[in-house]
Amino acid sequence: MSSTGEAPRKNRGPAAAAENRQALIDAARDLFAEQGFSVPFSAIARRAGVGQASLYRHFPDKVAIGVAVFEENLRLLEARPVGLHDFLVSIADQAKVSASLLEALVTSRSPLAEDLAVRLSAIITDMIARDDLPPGTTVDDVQAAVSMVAFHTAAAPTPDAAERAIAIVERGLRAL
Amino acid sequence: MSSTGEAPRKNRGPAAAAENRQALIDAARDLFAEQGFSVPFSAIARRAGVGQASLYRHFPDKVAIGVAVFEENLRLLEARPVGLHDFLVSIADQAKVSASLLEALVTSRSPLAEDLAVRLSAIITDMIARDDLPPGTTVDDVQAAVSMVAFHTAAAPTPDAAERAIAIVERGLRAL
Amino acid sequence: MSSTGEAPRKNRGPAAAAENRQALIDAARDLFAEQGFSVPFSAIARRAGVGQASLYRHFPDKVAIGVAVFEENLRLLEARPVGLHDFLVSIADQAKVSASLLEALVTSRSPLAEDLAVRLSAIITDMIARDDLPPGTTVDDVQAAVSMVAFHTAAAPTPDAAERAIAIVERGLRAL
Amino acid sequence: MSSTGEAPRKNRGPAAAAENRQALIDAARDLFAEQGFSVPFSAIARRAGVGQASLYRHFPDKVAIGVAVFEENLRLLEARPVGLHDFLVSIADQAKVSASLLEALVTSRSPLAEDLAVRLSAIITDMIARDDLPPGTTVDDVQAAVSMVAFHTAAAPTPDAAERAIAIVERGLRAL
DNA sequence: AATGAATGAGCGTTCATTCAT
DNA sequence: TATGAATGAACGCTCATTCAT
Repeated sequence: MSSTGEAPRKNRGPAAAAENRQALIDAARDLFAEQGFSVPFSAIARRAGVGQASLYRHFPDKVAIGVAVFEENLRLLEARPVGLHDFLVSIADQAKVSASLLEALVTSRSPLAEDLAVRLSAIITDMIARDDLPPGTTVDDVQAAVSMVAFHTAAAPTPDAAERAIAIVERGLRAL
Repeated sequence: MSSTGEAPRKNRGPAAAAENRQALIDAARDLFAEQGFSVPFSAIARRAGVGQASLYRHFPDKVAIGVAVFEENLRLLEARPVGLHDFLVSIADQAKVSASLLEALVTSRSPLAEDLAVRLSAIITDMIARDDLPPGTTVDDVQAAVSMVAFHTAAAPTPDAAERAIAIVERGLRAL
Repeated sequence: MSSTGEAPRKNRGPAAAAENRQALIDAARDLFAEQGFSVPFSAIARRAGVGQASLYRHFPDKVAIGVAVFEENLRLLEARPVGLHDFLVSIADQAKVSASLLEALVTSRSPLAEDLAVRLSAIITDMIARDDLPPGTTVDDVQAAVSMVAFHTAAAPTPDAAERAIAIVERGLRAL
Repeated sequence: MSSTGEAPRKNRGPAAAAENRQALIDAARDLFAEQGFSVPFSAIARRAGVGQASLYRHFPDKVAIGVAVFEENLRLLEARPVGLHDFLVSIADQAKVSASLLEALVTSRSPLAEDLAVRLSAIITDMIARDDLPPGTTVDDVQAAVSMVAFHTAAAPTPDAAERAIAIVERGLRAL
């Protein structure tokens, strides 16, 4: 009974929990990038190579895992702050993921999501100061710009969509 | 709740065709407004009080009925041209419908959709001229602004989202 | 009211009945040849360019129109009798139609179908005599051979299926 | 009609997988026998007392389950080889199933189906040798005979259809 | 705690059949 | 009598969610 076994995947005990969680988050990010937020929730478990119930144990629904991906992205931003332009470009580069995460954040009512919103505000507040945005520029203004670039670029078919969108909103923010 | 009844819906004959078509378009507009473009196609038939197959006779898919709704909106604009600001406000007022129509327009490759795109371009070209937008402003610029306002407002939870988005993109377009 | 009109198709009165009937039979034969007996019944009306209800007026169901096609084929055979081999070859050439008609004939319980069966028997009886088939060969034997060739050829993917099938059953019938 | 109940069907867990698979194959065989290969795919799940999605998990389409039924039949033949006559009789006894399996085999392009075709060829090659069929008799000849008997018997209404068909093709094969 | 099979509801689509005109 | 639109009942397929192991 304790031979090499041919079991499809062993129950490796609690130790595997963290690994699984990370695999799920990575799979979700990939799938959001490829297919947008409308991927089947169960596809995430498949892609991660993890059982369905484990997915549900870690994340009760798609929004929850979206929030978790968001958290990772935020951590990167906190570690290495960027200016407005670079921020918008990175949003557009990952337009489908960005749009997915915004959907998740807006949809979620969890305290974790609240926390993320606060941390994002802090990042943006900092960015406004460091990047010489006109006085009066609010966090909400920048968030709106981000959302507009993300959703438009995710939906637009042409390759120059991102560039054009960024140009417009950046001018709109700076030309106060 | 007395006698309106839920009779199995009588076949009113071909005379009902035009009525049904209009009922379907109206139902689609309502549902797009309530739930976005992702409403089940069959929900449109249900809401219109029309059989599934009649929906399919009139419109082969969701994109087709999206295009039909678009056409009605476009006709209004052609009849009564408006300036950029009013245009964006009306887009935002019907944000979910607007986003739905943009999705339909972008998704479709039908000649009918092409025709609508051309008509929309004409409207915007005219608007650029009449509304003193900076020389060099392109139709694509305005379309991007429209798309950004529509998608952002459709997704955003707060009531002032539209106003803020319009302010940003309008400034962005005028500040050339 | 009696202008040139643009009505999709005028009600041309009883005179059109015969024409419609023939158009339906021709359409059915074509569709059986292309797609087998499983074509949607309504496709026949479409192909014939005739209203659905007219199809139903002339033929209550698919079996009935199959029988009608059969009748035409039988008339040709009565006008110009052929030998066993040529008969089997023509069955195989039109394998899908042949299989369709056999299905219709077997399924139908109408007196017309009975009549056709009788006429077919007469043709085969005549053929047995003229074609020197072994004494003792029954009409049922020949009918079975026809059915086998038709169904097998209709189902078989390879081009030599018909030839092989004909060789086997013809030998089987003649080698008594 | 007292207590057998129609409980909403409990989830008996993964242990039921093998049972379910077998129940599906059995149900498919029954339904093919009763109604031919054209039974609705979903009817198989209903008959087996299994959810739709479980059917799809085990067999992606009707052809796949046809192949599985075929496999069982083939295994019996491999275990206990029979002569041509007995083979044709058993085909005819299960005419509708046989015709269904032939349709599945012909329709499928899967490697599994190829494998079955090869095994069937081996069985027939062996049979040709053991049963003194004339030299020159090919596997394709015998397969054609099988197909003809199966399809004809499945379609024919009369009880003596099988016997007659077998007599003809057997004579056709032996009288070389 | 992890697995992955089972469930059933729902959506998209097609078809046979009816019915007002 | 011919027309063709309307109807609703299936069928194929997928997905979110649960549960025995």
